[in-house]
Amino acid sequence: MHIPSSRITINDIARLSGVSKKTISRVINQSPLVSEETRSKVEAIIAETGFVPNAQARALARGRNSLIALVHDGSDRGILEAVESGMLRGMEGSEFSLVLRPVEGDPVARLRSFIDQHRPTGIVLLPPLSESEELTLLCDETETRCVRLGRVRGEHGLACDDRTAMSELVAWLIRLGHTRIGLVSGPETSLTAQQRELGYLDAMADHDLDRGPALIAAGENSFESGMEAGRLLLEVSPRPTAIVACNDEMAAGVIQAAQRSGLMVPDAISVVGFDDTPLAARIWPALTSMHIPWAAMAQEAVSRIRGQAMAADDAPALKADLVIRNSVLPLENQSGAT
Amino acid sequence: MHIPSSRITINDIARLSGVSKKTISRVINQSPLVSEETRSKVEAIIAETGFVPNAQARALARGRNSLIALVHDGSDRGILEAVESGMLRGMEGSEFSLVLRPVEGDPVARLRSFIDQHRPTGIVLLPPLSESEELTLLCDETETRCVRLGRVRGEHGLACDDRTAMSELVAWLIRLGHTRIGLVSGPETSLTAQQRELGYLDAMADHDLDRGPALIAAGENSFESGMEAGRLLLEVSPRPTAIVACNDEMAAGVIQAAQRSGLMVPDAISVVGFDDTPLAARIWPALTSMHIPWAAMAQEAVSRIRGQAMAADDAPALKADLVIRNSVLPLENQSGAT
DNA sequence: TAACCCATTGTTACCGGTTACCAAGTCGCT
DNA sequence: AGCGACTTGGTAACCGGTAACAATGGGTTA
Repeated sequence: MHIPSSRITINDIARLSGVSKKTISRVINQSPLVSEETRSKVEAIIAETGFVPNAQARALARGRNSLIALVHDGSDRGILEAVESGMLRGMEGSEFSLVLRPVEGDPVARLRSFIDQHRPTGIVLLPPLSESEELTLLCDETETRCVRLGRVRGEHGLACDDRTAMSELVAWLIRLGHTRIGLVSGPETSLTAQQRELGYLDAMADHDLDRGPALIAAGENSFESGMEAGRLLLEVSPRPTAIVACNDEMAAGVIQAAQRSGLMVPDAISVVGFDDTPLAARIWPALTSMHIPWAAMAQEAVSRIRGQAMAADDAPALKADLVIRNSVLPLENQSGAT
Repeated sequence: MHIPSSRITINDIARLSGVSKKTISRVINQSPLVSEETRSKVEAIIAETGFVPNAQARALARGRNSLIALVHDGSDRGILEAVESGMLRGMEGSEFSLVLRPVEGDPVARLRSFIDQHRPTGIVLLPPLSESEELTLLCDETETRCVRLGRVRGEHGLACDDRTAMSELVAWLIRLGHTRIGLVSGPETSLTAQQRELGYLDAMADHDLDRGPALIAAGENSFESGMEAGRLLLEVSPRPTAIVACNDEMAAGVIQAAQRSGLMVPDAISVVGFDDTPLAARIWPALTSMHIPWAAMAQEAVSRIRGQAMAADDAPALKADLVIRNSVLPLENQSGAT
């Protein structure tokens, strides 16, 4: 049994202000077809009663819910925090709410049933999901706005140039004198990770440095895989003097592996990360990392979904940026010792 | 203009299977009032067409949405990840979805309008919000199920005994020979933090140790405040040989402060955290911390909201547990050196 | 054989908004 | 005065489910 719950509805407002439902609807939807007088009268009553339109009824009538979903596959926890808070900032003061939707397993099927069930206004896809054309198609089909974060540019995409950013990061290490630079790569299935790896290769090639497979260890974007890859790279001989990881989680793993085996960072070996997640500043030594503006991108993504795309050039805030902390030393200041 | 979107509805299923809407409704709601034969026929058709009931229509009719909200004030980012994933695990395979709802500023007003707008089935409150009676009252009023995480036991509450856990943690340090033990406390407004502080005082009193104010530095649960408090504690003389922080974020801050000032952890000073968040394992040295089963509590919270409360004793998984890593050394193994 | 009961299933009125369509009032213009 | 154009507001159908209540049909009992 369902108690009428006596909450205020649009009908109550209509009755109280002596106009029709439709007019109230016009007022709350900012339609211009209402006289100034009527509008202010209705608005006063709404404020007085604390009326809030029922999102369900609205969603049912419009065929769209005031929800924006963050869809990811759980493979890169690191950037989640930044994306969440960016999206939240983008929806502040609006009618929208953020739904978290991990889709492990079969992303297409799970996303489809989610969309059918909730009819969100839009979704934000994180890599590596943002690389799937299938998911974008699904959104088109269901008329769900969709923004793909990372690597994919263009109509639905919002990304930094990972490849260039990584190559700049490595070039910076090279300028500090490093020549044997190891890489902890990301999962093969992730185009984002591939771009980063390419950026590394670009820089190494530009400077004619050894970029043989021995210097590249495969990671899976997780801390544990970073530790494992770190262990491997520390054993190659001659040992790299610097290691770059394709994300911060793995960089933290590399640091852990190094310190455990008695190699101090950065005195014995330099380590850099990528993304500049909150973790980077919290570990010791604080991690030098390439800042990717995930929060800003997420906020912009929400704006797009809300239909308030920024001016044509959305570039300014969306540039990668090197953040120098304490995990790197110029080669000459490093002791070669164990 | 709204295109009919041609999605499958309960009416289509009714037509296809030759029974009434109501019967379909009964089937998807697992009502026992349907013959086995009808049920399986309908289920076959549902599976075949990929029909998913529209959550909005449902929510409108029932007066309740299939949403569970995580409500917090953003003051303790650390436990958020664990709570999120616990809640998500609790809703896996169900019709429920997770909404993130930070309520800074005026929690009561913001939560009220959120509830009026979305009518979630339930909400999970994180400390320090879970300590507010007002919010619980609001949920009662609006018939929204509510679980308060941390510190509050009883009907709506789900918590570990923070005080005892902290006192055990400190007692453990004392057994390792430490006698000058500093505390980084949490915000004064948080009862959870207060309980932890009391636990510290209990243990110190039990062993007749100095628990003067000089050994207690106030933090705000953030990494930065932990660093600041750490700096203060490292300057008191004689210097504490161990520092316990009221959460992991602050413990990481203490470690950072110590290492920056040249005090190696744990060789020169031991540091312990509280909560055992993902951060604890990622920093160097890996942080010894009191595990608080936030994920398990969050999962149980969702179960309660879904109306499947566990057996009377929900205790087993909900015990705090010391996780020993690398940030503590017995006093005798520490060098007193700078 | 009629009366009755139980298990199933259907009828119909909502839930609280949006929207297509229509009606009425105001105004300026010829 | 007559007319259309424009503004403003009302009516009623609909979005896709749920639920109170009625109804149907077969077997069992008197």
